[in-house]
Amino acid sequence: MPHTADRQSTQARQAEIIAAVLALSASQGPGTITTQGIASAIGLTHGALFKHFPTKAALWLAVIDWVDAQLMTRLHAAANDHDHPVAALRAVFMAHTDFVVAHPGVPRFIFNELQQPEDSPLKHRVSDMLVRYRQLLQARLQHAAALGALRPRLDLDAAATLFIGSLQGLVMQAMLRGDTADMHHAAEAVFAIYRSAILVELAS
Amino acid sequence: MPHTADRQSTQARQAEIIAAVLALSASQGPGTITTQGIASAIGLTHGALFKHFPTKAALWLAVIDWVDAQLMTRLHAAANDHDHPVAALRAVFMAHTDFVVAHPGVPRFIFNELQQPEDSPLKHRVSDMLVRYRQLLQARLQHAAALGALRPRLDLDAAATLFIGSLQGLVMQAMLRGDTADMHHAAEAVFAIYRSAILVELAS
DNA sequence: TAAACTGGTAAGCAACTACTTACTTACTGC
DNA sequence: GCAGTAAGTAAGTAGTTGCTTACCAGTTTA
Repeated sequence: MPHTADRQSTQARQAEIIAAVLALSASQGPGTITTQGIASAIGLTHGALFKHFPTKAALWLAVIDWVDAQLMTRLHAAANDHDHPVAALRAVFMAHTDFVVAHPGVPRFIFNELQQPEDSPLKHRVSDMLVRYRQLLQARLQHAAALGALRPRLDLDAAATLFIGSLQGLVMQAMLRGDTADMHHAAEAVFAIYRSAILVELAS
Repeated sequence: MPHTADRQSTQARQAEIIAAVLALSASQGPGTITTQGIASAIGLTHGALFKHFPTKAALWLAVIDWVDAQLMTRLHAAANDHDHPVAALRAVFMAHTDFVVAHPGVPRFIFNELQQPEDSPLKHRVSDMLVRYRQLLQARLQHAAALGALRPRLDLDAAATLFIGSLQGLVMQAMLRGDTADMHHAAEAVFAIYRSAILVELAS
């Protein structure tokens, strides 16, 4: 009796497959994930995968699209939750951190694509997402500058780079230690420093 | 007539091979580098590689050792060039930037190893290097704090994370754009912000 | 001068990977 | 209730990868 997995709609399977890829990214590194590995992680035959994605590249693209939609939605929601732009930046910082804690495979997957020097469609997608991320930040930074909340001659471009870079530093530290447990706490400490880097000096 | 490559000492070949790996890292991503690719990049037979390194893993380890020795030497030299700890931090920041500009394959290679979630000896080596990097930074930060140059309740641990993270952010941006041309300039802008994040506020 | 060593070649091997093919089984609409 | 389709299996295939083996030619050394 050849035990067949319970039939599922392509839509449901695609979601399941994407989730499996991100789970595997967290536990074994995205570069070494094989279609075989994905299939057996879900309890499916290797061949069955290709009923739902034509190629591995198409699957990889779907993963990026999922991350893009999920992350950007949360970041925008966090930003729009606050009227004051600096409060919005803090909310974005923490929302990003919490997303990484919830999905530890995501940064590994994204870094992996960014590393590819060839101008693959995958890398272009990721790069596109980062452009929109910067736009989100720039809008709040410009708003804050208009309010007079920022240092007079602050380089807003460099400030955006530092924002994203400090998140990367936190993520890398978490990857090194192997757990994301304390990340929320560390993120608050790092953002506090970032905040004092961009804010206009207050009379104490 | 089977054209044989000119004989070279193992030591010379090892250096050549390591350089080739880093060059390939810059142009094609470390995860996709094959022993075949390395061999033909030097103009050597595939089999000849294994006269100089027993396994690919041993070669990878040698690359990390090379990076470790080169980078840490430069960073310490830069730091020891300045008496004032904040000047030393700036010198380290720029020395690191210049090293990445000179060897664009290095950050790709290092990131690739950090991504591996398994506790491989490779990852352990990299993680060890980063511990020593943090020690270098912490020493200067503590010195600066003792001089009263830093903000009163600055979290030195978070400050070190932000230092390394901002470098990573710069590197990532350069990787996205595909060239490291403007990196030195961007690094100066980012460090200026970092500096104002940690320095005690001056009466203007 | 012969023996040992060293760095090179060329060919092959076992394992693995993405993907295909031929076939089976369950669900759905008419 | 049955035809068509969608989701599954099992086996294969072609290409690649890390590494080995057998052999060869200079150089060093005893």
